[in-house]
Parts: sequence; structure tokens; C-alpha cells
Amino acid sequence: MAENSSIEPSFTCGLDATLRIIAGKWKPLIVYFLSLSSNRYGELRRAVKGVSDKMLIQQLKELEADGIVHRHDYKEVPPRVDYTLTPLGRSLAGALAPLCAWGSDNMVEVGRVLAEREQWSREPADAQLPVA
Amino acid sequence: MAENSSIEPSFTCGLDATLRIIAGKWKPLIVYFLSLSSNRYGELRRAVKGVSDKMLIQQLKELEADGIVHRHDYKEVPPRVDYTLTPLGRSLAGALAPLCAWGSDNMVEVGRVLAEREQWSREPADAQLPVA
DNA sequence: CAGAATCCATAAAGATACTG
DNA sequence: CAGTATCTTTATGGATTCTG
Repeated sequence: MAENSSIEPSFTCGLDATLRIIAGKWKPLIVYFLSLSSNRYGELRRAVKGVSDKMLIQQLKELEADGIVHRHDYKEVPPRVDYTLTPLGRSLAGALAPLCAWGSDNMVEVGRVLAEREQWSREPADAQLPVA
Repeated sequence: MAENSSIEPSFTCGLDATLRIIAGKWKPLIVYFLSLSSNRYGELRRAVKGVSDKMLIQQLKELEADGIVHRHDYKEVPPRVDYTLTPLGRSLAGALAPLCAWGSDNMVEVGRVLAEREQWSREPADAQLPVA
């Protein structure tokens, strides 16, 4: 493999570039919730259901480094920090909106296929057929 | 935790539902390329740069099970199989389009931040500061 | 409140070799 | 051509404990 001397990632397409920024389980959700309202850390954590401190902080830091979110520390005690989208982040949130709408429009169908997935992942894979 | 008796996944929002379908490194790209043209397996593999057979097949199967893509096997020899989007898949591809556009519009900026990321991930993390 | 640090289990992804 | 199968590595995520 020698070394990858291509400094620029050279994306195959726009979508490829976008995915480098928001791929992952939490980032799209974080950006989306921040587009609804700037949020203090704790609120954001409650909004993004199921996320842990570790993941939320980690993803927020990456988004901050990537110029998507801005972190403001009020340096008060008890601590108060809030996160807002940068202009770049807001434009990204806009691009995310159709995905939200798609999910809403097709939620029933999505729910169905996911339920089926969980079924056969719950099956022992050798479900002994009942005597025939 | 007892057992999770909630059969329906109960999404927190539309975006959450969407992500259950296309989360991952490859699925958005697969759906996108299939929206440009239906593709034979080999062509798709070349289009989605860097994907392995294992991943491509795996993701295609899931997308098929989720009603996003349709697989047509011509049962010829040598084998010929092509993949197309279902109507649901086409609507999803439409929702993905703004993300493509965002990536294209901001490709330079995205390239910059990614290059920076790779820099400090290349650094030994204990770059001995030069004697002060 | 807003994190940081550590440990651990699992899932996603990659490499390689093989097949009808 | 269009996959399978197996193995290894890496990334993701969760639980817990700790701190200013």
C-alpha cells in the first residue's frame, strides 16, 4: 500500500464529500436538532435520544472541528455551554431536511421492514419446525 | 433492562427513521448511483469507489429487504444481475439529492477540514516540542 | 452541569481466497 | 460475472467512575 500521498481526499461526488462530514449514527441527528434550536449540552443530550455523553461530546467536537457547530462556553459555575450551528452547519441542516420529510412520509413502511429485520434476528436461526 | 417489548421501533423523528434505512458508509452512495442509472453488479462496484464485494453485497441485500432496491437475475451464463431502485428507493434518492448538492457546493471547505483531520491523526500525538 | 477517562462488548468494515 | 466464506482489524457504542 506504500503511503497514500494524495493530500486531498478527492471525492468521487458531492454526496461522498457530505458523508465524510455527517456519516455516523448521531451526527445527522445532532445537526438536525441544533437546527431547530440552539441547545445547551444537557438539552441536546435529552433531544438526541439514547446518546451517551461520550458519543455526544465526541461527535460535537468533530462537528466543531469541521466548522459545522460552534461551542460557546459561558464560563459560569455551574457550567453552561451551548451549541449552535455555524452558517455552514445551517446550510447542511437545510440539505438534511428532505431526509426528515422522507422518514416522516414513509415511517409506517420503514417501521414494518425494521420489525421484520428484528424478527429474524431474534429467531434462533434453526427454528425447529414443529413436527410437520 | 428486562426485555424490550416495544415491537415498533418508535422513531424520535423522521430523520431517525430515515437513518435506520440508509445509515452506514455505503448505502447512501449505492442509492445515489442507482438513481443515476440502473446498474449491473460489476458496474455498481466500480461506481462506488473503494467498496469490497462483501460490503456491496451485504448492503444491497439489506436495501433489497428494506424495499429500496430490486434485484433482477437474468439467470444467464456468464451471470448477469442488475439492480434498480424501487419507487420507494427513488423517492429516497430524491431526498438524498440536496446532500449531493451540498457536498458539491462545499467541496473545497470539506476538503480543507478533512485534510486537517488527517494531519493530527498522522502526528505521533506526543510531538516532542523542539526544546522551547 | 458539562464534561473526561477508562474499560469492554459488539458491529462494521477490510483482506484474502475460493466458487458456480 | 457475481457472488461466498472466513478471518482479522478497526470503529462504534455503552457502562461506569471521576472532576471542576
